Amino acid sequence: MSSSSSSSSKICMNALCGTKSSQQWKRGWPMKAGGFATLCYPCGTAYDHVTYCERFHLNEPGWRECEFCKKPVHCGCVVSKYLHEYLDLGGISCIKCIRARGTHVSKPISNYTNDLPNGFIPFTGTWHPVIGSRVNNGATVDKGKLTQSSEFIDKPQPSPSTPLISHQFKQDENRLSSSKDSGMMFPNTPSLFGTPDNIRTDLGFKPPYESIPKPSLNYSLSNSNNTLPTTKSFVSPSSGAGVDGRELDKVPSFKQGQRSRLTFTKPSKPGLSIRSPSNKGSVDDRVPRPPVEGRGKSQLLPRYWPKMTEQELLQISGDLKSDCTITPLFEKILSASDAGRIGRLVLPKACAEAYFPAINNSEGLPIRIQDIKGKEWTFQFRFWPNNNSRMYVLEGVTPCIQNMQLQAGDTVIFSRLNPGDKLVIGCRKAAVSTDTKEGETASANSVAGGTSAGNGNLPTKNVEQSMANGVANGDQKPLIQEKKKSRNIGSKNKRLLMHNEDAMELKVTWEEAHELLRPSPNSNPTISMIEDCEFEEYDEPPVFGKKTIFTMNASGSQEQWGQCDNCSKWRRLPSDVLLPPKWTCSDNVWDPNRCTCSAPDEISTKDLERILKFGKDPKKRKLADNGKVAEEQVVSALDALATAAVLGENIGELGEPSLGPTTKHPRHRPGCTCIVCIQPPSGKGKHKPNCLCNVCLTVRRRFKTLMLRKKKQLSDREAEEAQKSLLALTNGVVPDDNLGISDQIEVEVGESSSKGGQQLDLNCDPDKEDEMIMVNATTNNTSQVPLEWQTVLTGLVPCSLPKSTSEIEGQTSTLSVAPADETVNQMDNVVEPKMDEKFVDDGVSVKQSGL
DNA sequence: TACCTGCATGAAATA
DNA sequence: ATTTCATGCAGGTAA
Repeated sequence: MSSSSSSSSKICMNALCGTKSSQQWKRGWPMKAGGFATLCYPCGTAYDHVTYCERFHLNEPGWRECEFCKKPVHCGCVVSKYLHEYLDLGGISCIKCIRARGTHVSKPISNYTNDLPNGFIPFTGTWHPVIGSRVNNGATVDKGKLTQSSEFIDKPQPSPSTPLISHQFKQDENRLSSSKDSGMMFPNTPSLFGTPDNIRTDLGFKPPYESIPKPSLNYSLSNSNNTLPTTKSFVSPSSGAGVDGRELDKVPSFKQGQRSRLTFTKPSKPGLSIRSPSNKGSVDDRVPRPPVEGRGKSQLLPRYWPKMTEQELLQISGDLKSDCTITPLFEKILSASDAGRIGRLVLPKACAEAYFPAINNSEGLPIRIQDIKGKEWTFQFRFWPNNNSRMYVLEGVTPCIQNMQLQAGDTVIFSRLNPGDKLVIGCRKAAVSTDTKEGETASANSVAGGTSAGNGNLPTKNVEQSMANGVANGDQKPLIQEKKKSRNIGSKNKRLLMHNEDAMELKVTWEEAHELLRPSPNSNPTISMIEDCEFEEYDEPPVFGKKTIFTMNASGSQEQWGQCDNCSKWRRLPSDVLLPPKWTCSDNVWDPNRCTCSAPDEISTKDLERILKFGKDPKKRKLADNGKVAEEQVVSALDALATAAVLGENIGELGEPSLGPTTKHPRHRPGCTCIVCIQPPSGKGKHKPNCLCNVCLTVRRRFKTLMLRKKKQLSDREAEEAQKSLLALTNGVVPDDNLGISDQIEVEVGESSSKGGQQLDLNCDPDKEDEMIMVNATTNNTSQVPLEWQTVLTGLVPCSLPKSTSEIEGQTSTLSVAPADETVNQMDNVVEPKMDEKFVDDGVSVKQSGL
């Protein structure tokens, strides 16, 4: 339980108290909305000591009788939630009886642990606040030490707020602060490196830090007298004092100010941890346990809390001397760096400052750490200055890591062994599982240069070692959860290595990716105009869909074709459906006759080839010869476009399956009502090819004029004129007839040259998508056009297929053909293209005048 | 050339 | 916004 200084803004959440002032605030029960109830010191202490209900709910309903000990147990409040169990056969049992009888509660342990607040430690053994003392479960040991009592919670306890406690508490606080100032090591915990034994006493009074119930658990390795399945003695985080009501007055409350605020002092639930032997070391056991209090101010993050199962502790106890206590301090999943040959293990700062000796110079100190086989290793504990902070490392860990056969992803566990205050390093192998997350671990392991031996696949030797070091089978679930939380393995995927072939797999071109992108089906685009280009903005990110092909049938309506992943047959689909990435004939709910792979093809091979020809991989198109072929394709596409516009021919009728407009701009789908799609057609799409509306007639007329002029110019232009044009273009001025006398084209390449009208670099690679040309007419209307388009329009040799504006800018632009500076409606009044026209194809706009 | 050392960087986590 | 920490990397040193 955490506490803080008195604050006027707080109010005790005990309804019967409600005080707004307290010398110290304590944390109470977990609340549904998160966080914990705030209690004043007396109420909080009562809560800590499990006397809350006796003190405040005595006259309230909800008291029942334990089926076993017949003692009254409160059942009707949030405080008592964890202090009783409902029995399978009815009735309730206090946790003491459950524990004493070894009765497994009806509710699965895992469920209970899930119910518990994060980090809440199920009590599994003897409450024992004294580190380093041997405690047998159920037995009372040294005077002044808290042990499990048979009268546990049988009797309501008086308030623990005695002067002695307060005094001692003060003492402790003062000592702590002074220790901190002096750089004293481990002021509130027995030092790992030689806590003077002379300050210990077996009498009732102990040095403050020893009298304080440690927030973590102690694992008494004595097990001879245990009557319960577990052999460990855990000291609950701060709740030890409260569990044994008899000793409450003698034990000061836990040093609140130094507690990690993430540790919990709520009395744990002894019954929860009582489990059958079969449950030992199960997944449910691996509950993060807040470690003992370190000296540092830093809060220990839960990911560093030791997550040792009793089984693991049993194993450790088997390897170590039986008459000792091991206290898990923290653990860390090894990163690739940690497990690498460099031999440096980065220590979490909070852990290093809490459990390792204070160091003032970066050279640090040599530290001896014993592995669980008793072998002693010497590491250099040091730090590096880092961002006005420190980065703590253990150097020279490679031999130890190798000895334990650890790899990235495995976990090292630092514990304290008493007596002797020795540091112990244990380990836990990473589990091998099959879910996605494990790929990360696997990757991490391969980054580390080895294979990870999971629990399930460990060779016998490894299994033995793992078990000896605290590995329990079946802990995949916690490990996975841990990995989700942890960031040292897998989370830094930016640095994950990738095999070359994997990288090649991911080498998807922009075009390929773009063709697969679909707008989120639930989002409507917002259209905005930027530089005469219309952009669709979606609130939701695009989704990937299966690549399909659009054609136009004889009636001029669009059709969509999708290929089955199983039989590779093409199936006709409604034009407005979006296929998932994986799609088979069985998913063809639109055509009952072709909803199985055995159904014949609907389309002939010849037609299929045509479809594939038009819908072929844009990468292949791009990789194709960008010389003549590209030129021919460009001209052909232009001609086809003009032809379609002028003649209103139905391409489908001519046997040439048309690529619907959506093949160029997949974000526009048939039926789309965005401002782009409702604009006049570009010859294919929105309006039928034989549409006779004014808009379509105007467009056809314009294209007819355009193409006729263009053909005429191309044929009339002499080769030397072309050369002249080329030269002029090189100088940045193009005396192009198409542009009129006063028109000039400023050719700019690249972003950096946008200001100065820099000359066109004719060596620029047209395939470089980041190179673009700004065609600037004197009208100050600026459009962007790729180099190859520019060359086409100026009569130069086209370099390659036209690129879409999206290709250039990564944006989508309009598909439509519309006069610049005119709305759709205004188009109807346009008779001749005397003004600037916006010639659009594939999202590329070129403003020209005098055509 | 390989390895070591110490610091810098920046993504991710946390406050 | 700040802190943590995994890892890159430059410079130094040893082989």
